[in-house]
Amino acid sequence: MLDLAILGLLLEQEMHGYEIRRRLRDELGLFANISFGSLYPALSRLERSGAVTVAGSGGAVSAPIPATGSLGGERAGLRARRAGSTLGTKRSRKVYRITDEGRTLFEQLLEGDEPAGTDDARSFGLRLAFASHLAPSARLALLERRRAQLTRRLATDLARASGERLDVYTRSLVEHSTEATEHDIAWLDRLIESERLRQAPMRPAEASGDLETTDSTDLGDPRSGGAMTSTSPSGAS
Amino acid sequence: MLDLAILGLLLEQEMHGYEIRRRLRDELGLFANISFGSLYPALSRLERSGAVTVAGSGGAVSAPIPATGSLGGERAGLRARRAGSTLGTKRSRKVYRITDEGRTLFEQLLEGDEPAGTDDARSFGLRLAFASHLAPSARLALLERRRAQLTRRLATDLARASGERLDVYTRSLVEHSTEATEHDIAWLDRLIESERLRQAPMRPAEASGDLETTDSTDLGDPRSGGAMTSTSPSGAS
DNA sequence: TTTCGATGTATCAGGTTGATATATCGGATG
DNA sequence: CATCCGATATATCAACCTGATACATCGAAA
Repeated sequence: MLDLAILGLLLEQEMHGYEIRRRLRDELGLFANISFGSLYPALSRLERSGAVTVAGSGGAVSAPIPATGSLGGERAGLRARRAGSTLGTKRSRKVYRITDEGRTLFEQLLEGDEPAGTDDARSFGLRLAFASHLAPSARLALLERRRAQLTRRLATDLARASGERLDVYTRSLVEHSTEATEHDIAWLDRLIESERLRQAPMRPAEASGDLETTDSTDLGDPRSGGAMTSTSPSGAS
Repeated sequence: MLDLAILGLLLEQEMHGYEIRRRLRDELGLFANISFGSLYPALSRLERSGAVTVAGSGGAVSAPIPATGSLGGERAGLRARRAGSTLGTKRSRKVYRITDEGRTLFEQLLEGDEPAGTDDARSFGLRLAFASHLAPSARLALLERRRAQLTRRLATDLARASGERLDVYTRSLVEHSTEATEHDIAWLDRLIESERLRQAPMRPAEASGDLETTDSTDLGDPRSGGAMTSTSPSGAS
């Protein structure tokens, strides 16, 4: 899940870990604050699997590989690296670059079925953020998959809401959650419609009444927006 | 986090693990589908710490303690347990009951600062679901803490939204997220207002038009809110 | 009768999180 | 000029959660 986000960012330009985190926070907004304990292991994983390569460090020559291992329980291994030499400009920062293999992986992850273990909303939001890398049909499929998902959720939420004997606060929570889901669905409907228009080859204006032809770079509704929100557990939030 | 949910349910009546899961799903709605790999360890934890006790098993006598250990890396240890003997009536189900200690813990968890590591929305939703166990003032504090949180989020989200150069899809995502946050804040405002009314000693009916006492199960102001700002990553979910 | 799905407890590998350790750089303050 | 502090930067850890899977029993359909 995180891998997709990392690869997506590296697609644009090479970066070091810290910056990836910053971009994820400031641009994507997803992963409010991805933790380093998650980010660095992910980068190691990707490097090991050949999806990314380290393209030079800011100055230090980065040891060939610190030999991560050490399973057994030793504690050692963290002094060195002081090797004061080419401390060029910045600091020891490892700049990552995506490989062709990585590009392939990115596409698989982007299109592939949710690999499970995913958060649902988070996973969808991430994919949507990179939707411009998808073929139009895949993009539409993504939106519709999500819509179906939310519709299912709405059904169970409504069922729960009618179940009597609910605490006042619990009821408010459930109702708010339901509303949020409805709001999300409406948003998706707008996105889907705008996708459809974009894909329609702009037929010969046959249909008279049908207006709005489109154009729509931004679909109409000035208020569009909407959050993916959650609905899910929270509601709140 | 999960501990709070479990204790909250056991407060009402004793239950076995499977049922706790069911109630969490069907009633609370939070934790859409809490995993067993999360639930059972949590129950063990709570039992070990004395917050709950096992109040009889459906039939089997439950082994004294399987000795979880084995740190080191060995792989073994998973055959046994076949020991066919006292397979009583029903099935081996462990019914949990909350203790006085557990009740104390519940209150601490419910009121305590978010212990970190929490999901934010999920954590708030859970607390709200058990809000009737809080003193009115603590309830209000919970709502206001959450509101402040969302307001902060809205601020950063708006900042991101104005940052130019955003992909069409990313922008839609951010906008939707912003709206969802605003919606959440408006909801909280309604809850807060209704809480305040409930707490107001119902002054001498001074205000003429004001009626009803209460009830208010569902409050009024359609557009209250105020919100502006923020947005964070989605709602999450 | 056998098969299948619901009930039930339990464990595991893998991934995430917040906290923390280490290290360097640039600026503010005294 | 020294020193403190915050931002930049990489890395690890314990604790926890998730989905998958294993094991086991029961009731009902086929």
